[in-house]
Amino acid sequence: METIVAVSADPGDLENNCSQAITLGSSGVPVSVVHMSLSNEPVQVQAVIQPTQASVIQTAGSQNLQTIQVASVGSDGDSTGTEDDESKKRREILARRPSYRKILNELASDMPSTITVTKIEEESNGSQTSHDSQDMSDGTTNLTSHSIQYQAATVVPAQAIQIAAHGDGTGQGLQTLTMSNATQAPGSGATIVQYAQDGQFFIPVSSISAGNVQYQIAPTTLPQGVVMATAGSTITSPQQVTEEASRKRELRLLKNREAARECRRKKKEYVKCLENRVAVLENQNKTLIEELKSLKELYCQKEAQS
DNA sequence: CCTAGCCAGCGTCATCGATT
DNA sequence: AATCGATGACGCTGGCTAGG
Repeated sequence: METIVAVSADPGDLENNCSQAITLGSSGVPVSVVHMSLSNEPVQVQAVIQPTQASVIQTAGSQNLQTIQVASVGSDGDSTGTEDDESKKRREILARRPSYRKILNELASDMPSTITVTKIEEESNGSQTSHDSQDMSDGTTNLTSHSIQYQAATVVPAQAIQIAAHGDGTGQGLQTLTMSNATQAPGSGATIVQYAQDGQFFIPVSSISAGNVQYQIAPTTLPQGVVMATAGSTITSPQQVTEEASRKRELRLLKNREAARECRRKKKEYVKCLENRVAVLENQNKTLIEELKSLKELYCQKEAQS
């Protein structure tokens, strides 16, 4: 019997590679993929691929898959790498499902080789851009504005954030924050970055061009006619009340926008995870059927002999 | 080349559940 | 009770593709 053992530091990666390998073959030699990371207990996933396709795993592997070793090889395998009432009624009818995080956690406890959820520390360097900093060195994105990061082999589209200081000699220069999404076509609406910090808010600059939206932070001075309500300040005039409400709404919309984006990303990840699991279980099922078949044959033979 | 259909992604609203 | 994050639903938009 040929057994392929895969060891990965990234369970998500292993899951992907496992399913990739599984989909390569329909029947043949059982392959065991053992996940050794995070928990001490290895997770065994049975799959079936053609012996001749074992080498394909090499090409299916990604950078995170550290080693693939072939053990107990029967053949010569050798591999490396891899609104209204109506609306109300409708909403009532639709039962809310648990969040994807919950489902993922359930899956993780049920089947540890699925995606893991890890907490990351919030950056606290106090710099102006700390909440929006992203690591784009390896194609992955650290969304530090959220306290939870899903570590998986998914690649988040690269985004670029630029902050430029315009000095005016007085030390009170405006800061311009620009965020452009490299994956979006010009004119399709770039991601708008607004971030309220210490009572500051962003004043949109009227230069929207080529998919870039610019906002200016007014740290100390404001243009004429612009009223900025900071935390702790007393609001007296109706105009100020309106401004404050508008500011709050903008902030809420911004947060919800980002939350929706994150939610969709998680949903996609979740679906991917389920698809992988289906592939694994289908192949497991296939293996068991084959095993049952051979055992039946063996039994019949012995029956005939006796 | 034009158009209709499909799909993916996005922003917004409404709502729920957890937290303060 | 107020607030906040998560998420389903809805509508809109742009890209892609097959058919005329």
